[in-house]
Amino acid sequence: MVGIDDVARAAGVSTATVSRTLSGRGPVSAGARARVLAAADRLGYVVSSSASSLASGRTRNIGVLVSLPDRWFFATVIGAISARLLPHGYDITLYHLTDDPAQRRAIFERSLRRGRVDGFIVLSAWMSDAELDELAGLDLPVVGVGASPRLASLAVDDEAVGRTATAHLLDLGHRRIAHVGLSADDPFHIPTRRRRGWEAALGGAGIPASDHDFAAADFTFEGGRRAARTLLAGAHRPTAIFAASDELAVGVISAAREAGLSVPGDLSVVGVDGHELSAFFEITTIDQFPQAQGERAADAMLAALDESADAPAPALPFELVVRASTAPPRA
Amino acid sequence: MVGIDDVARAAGVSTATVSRTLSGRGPVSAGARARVLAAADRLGYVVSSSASSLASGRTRNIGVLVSLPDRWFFATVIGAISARLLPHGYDITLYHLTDDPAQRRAIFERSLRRGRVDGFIVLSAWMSDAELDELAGLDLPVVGVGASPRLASLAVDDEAVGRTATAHLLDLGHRRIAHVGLSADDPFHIPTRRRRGWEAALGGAGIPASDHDFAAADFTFEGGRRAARTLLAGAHRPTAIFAASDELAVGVISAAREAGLSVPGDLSVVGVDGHELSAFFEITTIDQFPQAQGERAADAMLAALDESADAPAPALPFELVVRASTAPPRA
DNA sequence: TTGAAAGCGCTAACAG
DNA sequence: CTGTTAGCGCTTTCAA
Repeated sequence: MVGIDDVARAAGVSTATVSRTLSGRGPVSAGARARVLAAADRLGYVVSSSASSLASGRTRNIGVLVSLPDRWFFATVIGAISARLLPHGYDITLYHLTDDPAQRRAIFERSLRRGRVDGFIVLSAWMSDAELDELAGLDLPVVGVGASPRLASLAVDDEAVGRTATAHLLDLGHRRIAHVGLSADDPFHIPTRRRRGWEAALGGAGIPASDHDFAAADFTFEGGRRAARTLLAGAHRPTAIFAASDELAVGVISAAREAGLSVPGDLSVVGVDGHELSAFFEITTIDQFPQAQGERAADAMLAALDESADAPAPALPFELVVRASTAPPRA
Repeated sequence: MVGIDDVARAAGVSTATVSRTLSGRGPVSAGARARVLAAADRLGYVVSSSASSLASGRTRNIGVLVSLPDRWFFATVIGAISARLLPHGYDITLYHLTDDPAQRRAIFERSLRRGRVDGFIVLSAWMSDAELDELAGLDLPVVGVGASPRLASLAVDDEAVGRTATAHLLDLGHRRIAHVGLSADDPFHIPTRRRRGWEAALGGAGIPASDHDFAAADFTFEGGRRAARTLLAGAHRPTAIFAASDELAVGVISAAREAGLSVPGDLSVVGVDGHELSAFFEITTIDQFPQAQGERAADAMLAALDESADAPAPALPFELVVRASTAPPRA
């Protein structure tokens, strides 16, 4: 293992100068710098992360907290974070917050406290107050993605997302517009906010509350299908459904087909996310650019660590993408 | 920050005894042990990972190399690895191997050499010989998932997968069975192996090679759709298609619908993976249990690190799951 | 079974 | 701008 003194010897300088050169902190003359770089390169020297961390207090590693690492949206965000951080010399370590209380405690009380990272990125993971306290107690920068009451977060305005989707349906002439999403009372909960947007848009259009059909579903294909079955079996069938995610929208469309309804002929459907499946199935959606979200989260973290990246605006962009699953209702 | 000497003082022992107790290495009397544990717990002491790593040479961190972290299959495997390693006190750090040569070099020449991990799990990521050399030069345990010529790997017998899928179709009475998959000549390439299995099964059934229809596709929904369009437009239409993944199978079915063909009436389709969509769309598939693959990879790593986990068998299980996308051909 | 003490490999004052 | 040196917080001989 080639160490810093090997490089120092080869370059004819002290280890301090090698350290200064390689870390970019502190003054080094051009000549010394060149010799150090050459020697390091020739010897294939790479700083030992543990030695460097111990001495400097910096790890060059970012923790990512996520509860659903295998959902397309989060997997995409994680991939983007990692690709963005790498050129800055940061690695990412993944903390998978499962539902198991013992595992969660192990993470919050041990893993996170080992000092392995310089900061945390939290991906729409729900955390208890105690867990949030634990996180805050670490005294490290935290960047959230997805609204959270207690975390400085980058977030899409999910109420606006709900309003936009619903407005699109209203503009097409629909009046009976149902919603499929998660039900929760937490006003910071993303699905709740999308639902509020839907309600607000309907209210703004003067549509009576009795017409507001909502069906709860978890964020899976099957959940969307089940919720839509209920909605479509009702006496008072909606002509359009706003689904809180693209996975749900796929489920909704499947239920419509089962019921012998054509999309968009008999039923219009809008999803949210910009999932690859929404393009594949030609589903109208609100794209929220997960890739860009990951990149911005990374930038926000770099800014917090003072790595000279500009802090991105906290509001994340979204965009209605009209495709073949929405059309005016049948006369 | 509470350190090891705070605990030592509180427990009335030396730091050496605290270290021995907490790491489980070396003899400690029951009494001392109890007092140390109590003190550590009361003070909320957690070992500093960099200090511990520097002194011991062990990081309790595993690197995961993956090129497609956002594909469902790999995202699922990663989630399972992380959940399995956590109870053993291991974190995972993700190395995202993109196509960008500069990024790859940064990973292999710097990131991986910083000594941040005790071993690597490689998820079906293609690596050049130079990169494999680099990895081997690190002299750390490496566990591969998915066949690779130069890595000790856990792997499904993908030729058997191809044979099983094709045999299912043959058993139903199909004779014109096409295949959609990646094309490559690398015999260790997973898609190539599945294709070989398909060819072998057809050959075994005495079906002339001229009837072997193959269409190349990347592993996406859209890729499956495009490949199937070609196959279905041909003069000599297949009555069944074996797709090398469930994503591809979804694309194939979509193309069949476009062409006015019913599935399985006019066309039978088999996929591979056990993707949640295959259940949702009732697609016959070869499930290869990605969750279990992640767990086994983790176990293999723990065994290599001598953490008393039993090394799993290198052959991974798979299982034909017959659903509604396959049926005998029309008479 | 225990404690003293010498590092692990690097960084950051500090003095020059 | 550069070198000397004292740690960073643990682990691990070694001797007792």
